[in-house]
Amino acid sequence: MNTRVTDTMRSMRKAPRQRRSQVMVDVILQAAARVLAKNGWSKFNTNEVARIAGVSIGSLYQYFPNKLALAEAIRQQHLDAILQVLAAATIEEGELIKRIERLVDGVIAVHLINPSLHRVLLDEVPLSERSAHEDFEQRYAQFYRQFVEQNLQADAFRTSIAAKVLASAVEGVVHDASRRNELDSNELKQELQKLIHAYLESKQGDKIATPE
Amino acid sequence: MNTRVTDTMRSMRKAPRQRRSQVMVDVILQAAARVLAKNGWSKFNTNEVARIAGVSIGSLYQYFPNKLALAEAIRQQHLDAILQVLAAATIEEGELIKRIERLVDGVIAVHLINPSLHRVLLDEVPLSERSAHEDFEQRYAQFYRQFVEQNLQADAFRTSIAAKVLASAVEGVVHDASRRNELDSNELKQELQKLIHAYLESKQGDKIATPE
Amino acid sequence: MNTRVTDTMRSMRKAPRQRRSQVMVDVILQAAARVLAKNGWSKFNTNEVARIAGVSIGSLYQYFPNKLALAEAIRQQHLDAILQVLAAATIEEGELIKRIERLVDGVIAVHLINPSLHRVLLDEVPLSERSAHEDFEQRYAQFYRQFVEQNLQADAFRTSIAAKVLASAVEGVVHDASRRNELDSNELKQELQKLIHAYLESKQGDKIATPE
Amino acid sequence: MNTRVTDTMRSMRKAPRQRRSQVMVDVILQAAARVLAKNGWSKFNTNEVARIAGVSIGSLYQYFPNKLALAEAIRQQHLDAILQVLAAATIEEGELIKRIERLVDGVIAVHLINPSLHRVLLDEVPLSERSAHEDFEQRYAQFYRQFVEQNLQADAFRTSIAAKVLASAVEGVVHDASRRNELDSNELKQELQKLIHAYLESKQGDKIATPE
DNA sequence: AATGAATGAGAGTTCATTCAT
DNA sequence: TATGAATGAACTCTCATTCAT
Repeated sequence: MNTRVTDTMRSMRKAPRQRRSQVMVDVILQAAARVLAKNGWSKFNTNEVARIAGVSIGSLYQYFPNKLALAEAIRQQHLDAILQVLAAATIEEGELIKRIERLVDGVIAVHLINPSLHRVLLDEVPLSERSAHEDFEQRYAQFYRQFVEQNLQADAFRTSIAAKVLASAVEGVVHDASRRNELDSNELKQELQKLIHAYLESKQGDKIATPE
Repeated sequence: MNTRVTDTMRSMRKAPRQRRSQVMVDVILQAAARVLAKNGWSKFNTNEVARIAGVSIGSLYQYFPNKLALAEAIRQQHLDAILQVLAAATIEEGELIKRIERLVDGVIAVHLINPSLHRVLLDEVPLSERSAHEDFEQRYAQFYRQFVEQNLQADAFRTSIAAKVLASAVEGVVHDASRRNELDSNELKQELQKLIHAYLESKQGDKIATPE
Repeated sequence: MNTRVTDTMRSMRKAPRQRRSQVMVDVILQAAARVLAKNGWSKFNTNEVARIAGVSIGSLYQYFPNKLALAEAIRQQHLDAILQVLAAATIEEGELIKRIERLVDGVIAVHLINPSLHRVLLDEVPLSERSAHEDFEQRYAQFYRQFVEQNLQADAFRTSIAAKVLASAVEGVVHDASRRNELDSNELKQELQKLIHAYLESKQGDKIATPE
Repeated sequence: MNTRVTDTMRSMRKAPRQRRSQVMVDVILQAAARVLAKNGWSKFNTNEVARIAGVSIGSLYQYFPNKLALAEAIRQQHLDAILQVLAAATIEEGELIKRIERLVDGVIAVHLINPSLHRVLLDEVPLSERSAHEDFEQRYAQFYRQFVEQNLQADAFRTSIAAKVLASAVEGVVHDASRRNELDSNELKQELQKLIHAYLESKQGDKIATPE
């Protein structure tokens, strides 16, 4: 999509004008993603990327000013893919229980995109200044805030905290499951849904009397 | 404690016999922890460690056969510190609500030990073969399993899943809060307690009729 | 010759495509041979080689994966040069006395190629697996066997032993003379010829009655 | 013997006065010889020597000013051992054929003393200034000169050249056989004897008319 | 005298980046 | 524009030697 292309370009040296160039950039990014997922950030090396992409190292540097910019572009692509999946999961109708199912499915789907790359990008690759990451964080937080708002009437502050807690709890569960290769476990999915449900239900009670 | 000293030595080249040597090892490990927390694994370099420790590079290699062994020793120290905090938090009396408070306090305390080091050690430093890490993972899991068992009568399988979900949810919330430097937020703490409480209460209902 | 180029490449990282690269490889090998002859294997160091070659250390490693590969390439060059000299000396006509002269001249010529390098290569540089050295040894042995066969009718076993004895005796004399810088002594040359001649003549007698 | 002790001391820092010290020096030298034979000169390292000798590195440096001195002392010991074997082989009675047998046996015995150490000492270990090696060379040459003189009446010059040729030829054959682990081959021994015999016999003819 | 912890120069090797072609 | 040879700073690790104890 238009936005995404723009985002990817943020870290790039110059815009690839011609179709041929666009193809080259794609090839490089694919190779880079593979290498990054395989080696981790500390063994991520531009010469290998160029070799695997079947492109000269010079060409790589024609489009990416340095190693970090390359990783940033990959991150951008990955975050875009995530947002797209989330957008698909944002459907507002139905009962709470249905919506939760939807949420969990969406988040799990997100973590199935490219798990090893995901881990590396989130944990290892340093964030450069004015990274587009904050932008993503906001949208991601927005996704959860919106979900909480739909199911809970509370003041903005409490909502935002609840959204954060919910978001990070879900992330934690899914991350760990992904690490253990248990993302496809049905039992785990059910428990996660129960966790969310119980939390939101309990908060419904808060509205009457907020015990602190 | 005795065990801890032994654990740290697992990755070392030789045991520091004299007091002077023990001091040196400590100095090196402190410096290494600082560098690791500051630079991350990919820029963790032995010369800088030696320089900051005010020690020759040769001395460093006298005690640690290689870079990774150094990181392993730090990890060991850190994990030991965590287990100690957890042990202190494992008190079995009182109401559920009190126990939860205790749990949350404990986990938060753990993540206040050295947050940036924590992140690097857990996510970046590669695990060497037969790392003591598995050992730690087991104890940590045990901690949560024990907690769930105390508050919930269920079959072993469900218990173990619930323990995992709970553990990773709590970890997720605390980790994220740590990243955002919000570990001292009282509201967040309360919400986390509510999350746990709601989950366990909801599971109490499961015992009568397990709807799946 | 074509073969030689190929042989030199056996230990190399990649084939030098462009003329510029070929020149660089040559420069590196020349420098390396000088350093090796000067320092011996134990003080043969890649940084000095690069410096003397007037080339960056990186370039050196672009063509040779490690220090040993560099030495192997030099060895290969040297052995090739030896085989070429030997080939020129392998002329089958003439009387025994003439052939012996030819042989001695050839072997001496071989040892004049680069005596100090010769010593280092033969004695100090470790042989890597599947070294081309065995190949050379065989050809060299073949050279002597062929010489013995031409001048002596005996069974294959005796011939092979005689060839070995002859080869190592000649090598010994020439080596020592080389060490003492006496390779140009005419008297020595004559004595060596006498030694060979006497040995072969005596063996002619063996054919009638082999006294053991 | 007295001389030998003195020789070993040439490279040493100070004379070991007490018996205890003498033992220590011996232990160190034994360990050093083992390490040198095992590793070769380029991986000969003083710390390993001290460890294997069960002696502190400091003590080692108390008696040997540096690594090379250590090797020199070993060389000295080895050369002394060689001279002793040669002395035993120097028996002047009997026929030529008997004397040759004696010579060959002696030289082979010499090369059975410690073949790998022999190779390393002769080829790899650099000679320090004013090494005792020249001394040994002279005695060794003397051994052969004496042998030639006994069996051949010729002028001193010819004798010395013949001695050199003979010495290096025999050395060459034995060395090579040692390398191939064929020092115990009877056939080889016979051929070597034939070689020597033929050479000396042919030279007997020279006395009447030296054709050049 | 003996110890062995400590030193640090220096070796091999990698890889981000440049620039002549 | 594309190439890839060339660069060299930087990194890990070794080992001869010293010196406080």
